[in-house]
Amino acid sequence: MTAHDPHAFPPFAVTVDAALFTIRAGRLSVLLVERGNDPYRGAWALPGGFVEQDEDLEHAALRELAEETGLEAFPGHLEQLATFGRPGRDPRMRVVSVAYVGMMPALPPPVGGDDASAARFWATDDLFDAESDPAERPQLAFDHAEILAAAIERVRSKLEYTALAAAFVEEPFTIGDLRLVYEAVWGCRLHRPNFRRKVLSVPDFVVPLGTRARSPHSAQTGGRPGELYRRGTATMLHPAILRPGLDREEAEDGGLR
Amino acid sequence: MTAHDPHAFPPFAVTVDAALFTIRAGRLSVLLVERGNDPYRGAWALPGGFVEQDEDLEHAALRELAEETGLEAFPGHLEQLATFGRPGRDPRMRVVSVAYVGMMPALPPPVGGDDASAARFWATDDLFDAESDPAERPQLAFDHAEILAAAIERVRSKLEYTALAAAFVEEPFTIGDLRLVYEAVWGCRLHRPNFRRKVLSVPDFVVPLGTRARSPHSAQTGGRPGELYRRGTATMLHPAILRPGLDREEAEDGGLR
DNA sequence: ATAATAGTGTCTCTCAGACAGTATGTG
DNA sequence: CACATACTGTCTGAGAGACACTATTAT
Repeated sequence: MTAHDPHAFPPFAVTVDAALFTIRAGRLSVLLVERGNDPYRGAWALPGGFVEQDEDLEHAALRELAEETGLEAFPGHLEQLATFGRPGRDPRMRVVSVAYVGMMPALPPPVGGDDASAARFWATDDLFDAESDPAERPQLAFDHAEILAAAIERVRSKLEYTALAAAFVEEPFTIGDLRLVYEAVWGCRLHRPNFRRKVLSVPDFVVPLGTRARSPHSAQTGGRPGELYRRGTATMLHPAILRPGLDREEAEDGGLR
Repeated sequence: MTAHDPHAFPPFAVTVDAALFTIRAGRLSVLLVERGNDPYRGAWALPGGFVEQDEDLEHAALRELAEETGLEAFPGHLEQLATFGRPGRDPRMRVVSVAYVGMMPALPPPVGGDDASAARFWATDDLFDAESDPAERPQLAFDHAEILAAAIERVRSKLEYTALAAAFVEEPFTIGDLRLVYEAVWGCRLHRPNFRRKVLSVPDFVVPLGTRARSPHSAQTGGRPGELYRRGTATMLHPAILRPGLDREEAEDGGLR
């Protein structure tokens, strides 16, 4: 911050990119849009775009999400992830992108993008796991594979110590619904009785409604219906709900280095 | 990311700001520079400046730190914190600032800035706590009070679950030195025997040298000299070293919302 | 001697993880 | 009926926090 001249600074473009997650068919899924223009025409990218002159960064991310999902009010949680600005990450010019992470419940209308480009949710394990068919696996534009990997790790670690898992389910929900969120995000099975005890031991994580579920509430194939809950006011989980396995050496920061 | 024209994007300036922490006289301290120009002439700011055209963001932060500290090789840890881009945060123009957090040991040469502006470490509690003399408390430029608050919370939470406390001490160090770091950052006293047990229970957090301290090693006023250690290879602490008190409701994210 | 710090041993409480067993729905 | 899910009770082991005690230095 030394000398100043309104045109003496290097020309940068500032964009936002948002990784919007939801749980679809029991799998952690992320919203991607297919690019219609070069570079990376035909590749898939995180929804995003330029920040406008008098617009807050978070507002820009919400605006881009609204344009792609067709939802005017974003019904979930949004937080800043990190900023990616390596020279050359966009071949056209110097672009610094502020990445956001969003989480929302799977809603019935499966996303109608208002521009011509295709937008759809992709299961994250179809994007990265080696078992999926490489021909079916989409190419990711720019450095969005790196951003997405950081976003996934952020979501995974956030479930451990915050109440954000509840942002993935619609109210009312059962403890089983919540457990399916954890299992989808972490990619592992959780011990049912212990999970229930842990969730209920956190003060005001969920509040019971006193009624029981029924109707095909969560694609249940039978069994005793669960009690219904709504989100409580707790934001931080204490005690935390820790990922099993995972001897902690592998756990990196939420993409922040 | 829709239409593209090299000059059709709004003019943004991209800067980096770095909150560089160290422990001086048992207090968490941060490097600030006094501004010589308007706006905020005479106020104190985090060291920072414009990112150059072909420069990585982290490189820009390291460059600014080198210019202010006079150290050519930064002897600590640096990580991205968050990006602050609210319109109006700089009265001159639209500036998006990528903030970094750094930690390093207190080194003998107390920082010689190479430009004329004054640079010094400030104890963080002198900046924020109400007990300090308001006349002595410096004004912080721009939104740097907000950035600094997020940075402090980041450092505090990082000590819990990473081995970064060791970035604050010079090798070799004693368990007592390490405990003083935690006490300075968290602003509380820690139970000595339990702290020792916890540190040694983490595999490869510290490795013993087999020798004992002496000489006025850590301003010790007497007492049995401690065994000496150097940093181990562990980066994540497991089990974590948790802040006492703190019923978790108050613990926010590391400034990321 | 006192004071101050380093280090050891042990007890208790909480909580994670595992298991057995019961309750209540579906086909 | 079998089967699947929801829920309860209990045991074990790891670890946090607190305390008592010993060891080694400075003054």
